[in-house]
Amino acid sequence: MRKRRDFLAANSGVRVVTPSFILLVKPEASPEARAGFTVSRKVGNAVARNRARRRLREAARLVLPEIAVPHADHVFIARAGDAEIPFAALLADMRHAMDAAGRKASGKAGRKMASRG
RNA sequence: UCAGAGGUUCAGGCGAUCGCGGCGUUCGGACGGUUGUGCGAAGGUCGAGGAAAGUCCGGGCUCCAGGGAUGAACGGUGGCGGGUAACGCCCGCCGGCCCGGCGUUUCAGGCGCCGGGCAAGGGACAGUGCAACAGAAAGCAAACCGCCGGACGGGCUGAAAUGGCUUCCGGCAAGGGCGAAAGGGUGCGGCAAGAGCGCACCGCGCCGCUGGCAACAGCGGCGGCACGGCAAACCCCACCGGGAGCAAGACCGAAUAGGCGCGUCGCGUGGGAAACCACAGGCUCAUCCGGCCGGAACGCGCGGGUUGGUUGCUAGAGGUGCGUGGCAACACGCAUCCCAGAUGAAUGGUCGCACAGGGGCUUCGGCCCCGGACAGAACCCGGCUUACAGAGCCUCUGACACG
RNA sequence: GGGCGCGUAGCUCAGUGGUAGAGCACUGUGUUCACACCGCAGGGGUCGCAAGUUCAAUCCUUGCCGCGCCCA
Repeated sequence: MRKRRDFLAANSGVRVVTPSFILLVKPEASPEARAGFTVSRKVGNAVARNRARRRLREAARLVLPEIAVPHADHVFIARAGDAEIPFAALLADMRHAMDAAGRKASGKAGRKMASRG
């Protein structure tokens, strides 16, 4: 994801909080599943922010192709400490978050259908 | 060998593998008449720093303004000379201060020589101003305790004295005291006591000569000591500065809306060549008054311009080596090398080996865990400042050991 | 990229070269059966940090640290 507009739009999607990051998923946002990363100054100095973003991106590269929500935008918001925590923990958090986001997204769609009916 | 000071270099190393960004090469298929364009793949190659940081200075580059010069205002700089594109940076020197050693001296201090270190170092006779508390007195000289002399006098004490105390008058600024600072310092002479009152040396000021590009230094003469401190108080003097910044600037430009022009179509009445005016007509719920409108549609073209894209965009006051000149900063010459160009922003994940470091256990063989300093390019360059684990090298000083 | 401002007691702020203050808050005490109000007394400060100028620095100068704001 490369447009500020898309990142702001993801705020209206489902939200999953883990110790290492916050995941926003906006379903039906684009033809293909996409990912973006937000790292604020609360994470640390420039080196810590770069490192946090790169590690999140690497983890997403390994995990998302298998279990991403189709046609959805995935925004990962880094939290303090992401530059130091073990990479395995990052992977575990991401798998867990993708699983929860998938269930929440389908549940939201289901409620929409129910209220419509 | 150890300790200290100063300077300088490096910035964890080697390898495997999966990924990322730039640039060539080859291949693939799509569009196209072609040059070619963008997409994908393979393989090649390059891919953060000494501070990339803070943004404290100086430039290049770009745009804007401006006829030149000078001045005003504002801001900055401040010994002298050199280096540099330039600087508030760097180098050298001068004067100052501090530390160490040696010499002189009875000691201290001072002075001389040698070595090392430190600093934002113009002007206090251009003017205005500031100095709490203490102190008699804080900038102009003055006199609290004091020192010295005098008193026909007065008082007290004493047997008395030319004695002592007190009081009064006068001289002095050595000693004490206050203070951050009290109007040259040391010594000798001198004097009632004292004092640059006189003398010697030192300091200070003025003049002259000599040396030096200069800051300044040395020597000689005169003065007889006043002209104290603060300008990182206002200020004065000299010198410097046009403004903005790559989000500068240039180019392309979808959809929608709006602007301008042209054409086609359309266009109640009267006046007028036209502009326009008046009246119909319409809108403002209706009426009166007032106000506004008094053509819409279609097509073509032009210019502006938002999201966005392209460019500026990385070969440069460039790095390395050698030589020459210079005390040095640095300059010149030759050879050689190409060393990031991202734009929601490329350097990451995993693993192995050896090397520093920290912690724990220990049967002293070793084992386990943690873990690589500060920190991430955003137009480029020269400095300054700040952060920083550890390692190497050079110079100097001191101690110990050996020869 | 460029510019401006602020850090003083627990909080909000004065002070601008000479031993640092106000209001609220806090503590003790008086008043009240008790509390509030009120009266009296009191404690509390690396003046963000460091270096410098000065006899003397919260104040002047420089460099850092933190926070806030404005413009492109």
